Amino acid sequence: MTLKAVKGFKDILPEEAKRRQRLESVARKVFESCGLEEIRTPILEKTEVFARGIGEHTDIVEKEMYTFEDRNGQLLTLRPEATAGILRAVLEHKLYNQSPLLKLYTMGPMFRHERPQKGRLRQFHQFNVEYIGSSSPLADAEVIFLAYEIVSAFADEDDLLLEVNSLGCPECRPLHRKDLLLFLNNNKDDLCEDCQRRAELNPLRVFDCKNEDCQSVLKFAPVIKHYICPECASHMGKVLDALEAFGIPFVQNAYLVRGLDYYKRTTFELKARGLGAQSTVAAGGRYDGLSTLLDGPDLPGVGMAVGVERLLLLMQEEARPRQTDLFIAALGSEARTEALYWLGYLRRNGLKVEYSLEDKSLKAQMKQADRAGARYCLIVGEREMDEEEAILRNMETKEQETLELDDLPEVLLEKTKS
RNA sequence: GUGGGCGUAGCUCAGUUGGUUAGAGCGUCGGGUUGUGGCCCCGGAGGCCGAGGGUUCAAAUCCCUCCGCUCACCCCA
Repeated sequence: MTLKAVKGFKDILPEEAKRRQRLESVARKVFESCGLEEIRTPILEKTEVFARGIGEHTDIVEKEMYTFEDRNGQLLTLRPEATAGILRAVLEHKLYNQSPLLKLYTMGPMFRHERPQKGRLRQFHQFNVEYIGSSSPLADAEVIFLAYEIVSAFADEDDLLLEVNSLGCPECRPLHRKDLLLFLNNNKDDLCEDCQRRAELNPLRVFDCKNEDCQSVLKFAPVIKHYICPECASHMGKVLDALEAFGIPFVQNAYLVRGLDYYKRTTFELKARGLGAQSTVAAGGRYDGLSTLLDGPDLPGVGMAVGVERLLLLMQEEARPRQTDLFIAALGSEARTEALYWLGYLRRNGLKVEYSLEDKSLKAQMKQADRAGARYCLIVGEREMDEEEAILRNMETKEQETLELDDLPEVLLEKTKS
């Protein structure tokens, strides 16, 4: 086969599409229950939106974005995440003037040029939530609640682990960063190459290192927790209290860090067993400074994203078998033409009705009816047309009855309604 | 970008120490029932054995290169 989908881009075949529809409808229900409204932004943005929003020196911006020049020489990027684009839209349309708090959600594809592996594609899908305009710790807790509700609807709660941390704010974070850099520099020789590199670029990430030697050194590294200002500490405490009140189990992880620059204060990850190396199924945090990075007013915000493909891996549920109310097996051109009229009538009245596009034998049509999961099959051939009648067969009980052609559609509608 | 595993019908997979027309199950189409589905029986269609090169009288099988898929590192949802 010469033509294949692009690496890391996958076709969603009907069976999987059905399972995704299930996820989406549950997610929508959860979002609606919390009063969120949907927003849909373009998948293409000016590169600037992400470069400024996510951070120039993050991995995503440096080496993972699908960036290209369009025919006018404008630099564009396929969105690698949703938050920056949504915030851009909020600022562009000044939505923050309409309401002090915007509770938004979106669903759709994101694009990152990474090496594909389990639970990671180059085109992947997220459910996103953004609370824009509130500094309340309850906003953080509600966002986490949303993530937990959606994921736990499809995964065994015993397999889930919610980790929470505070990254501090522009007041207290620099103090920690300074001490951490000092510490890393002093222990440089005991750290792996990767960590030495991380120390330069994004020092907080060293805590993610899986190297045991590094970890034993890092045990003595300065932890954000001890540097956090009273305001951040109090904020954190209220978030945790709210989570308890919501009845959501969590653990604090002082080393939890985010890969995007815009996060402040609350940060969380919801991990699941059985996902392989990419175990985070949902994550997010607070991003109070992001709006000003995009030239907007100083709007506080919290958000989260659920990885749909990862959620799909957790969802063991099978797609439901097909169900059809009625299959019309018509033989001969006269009957087949008449059948089209019935089809139109019944379908408009909400029945799921199928029919053979090809003029096949009755046996073949019955087989097709069976495959379609038909509860009833209407059989009408030349013989029936002559007698002005039709046969209605119950596919489960095999009982058959003869119906008059007069008012047939109305009668069928009545008989097949369960 | 780096490393490991795997590439044979639409799908899941057999294929002996290299040996003649490459097989099975499921699916699909048709027949057994001149107009009645599922179960059963019979039959058909469907393969550049991932691609290219090499060794050999002979390669799905051995060697090399490339490509693809996959898992992991990195990083992240």
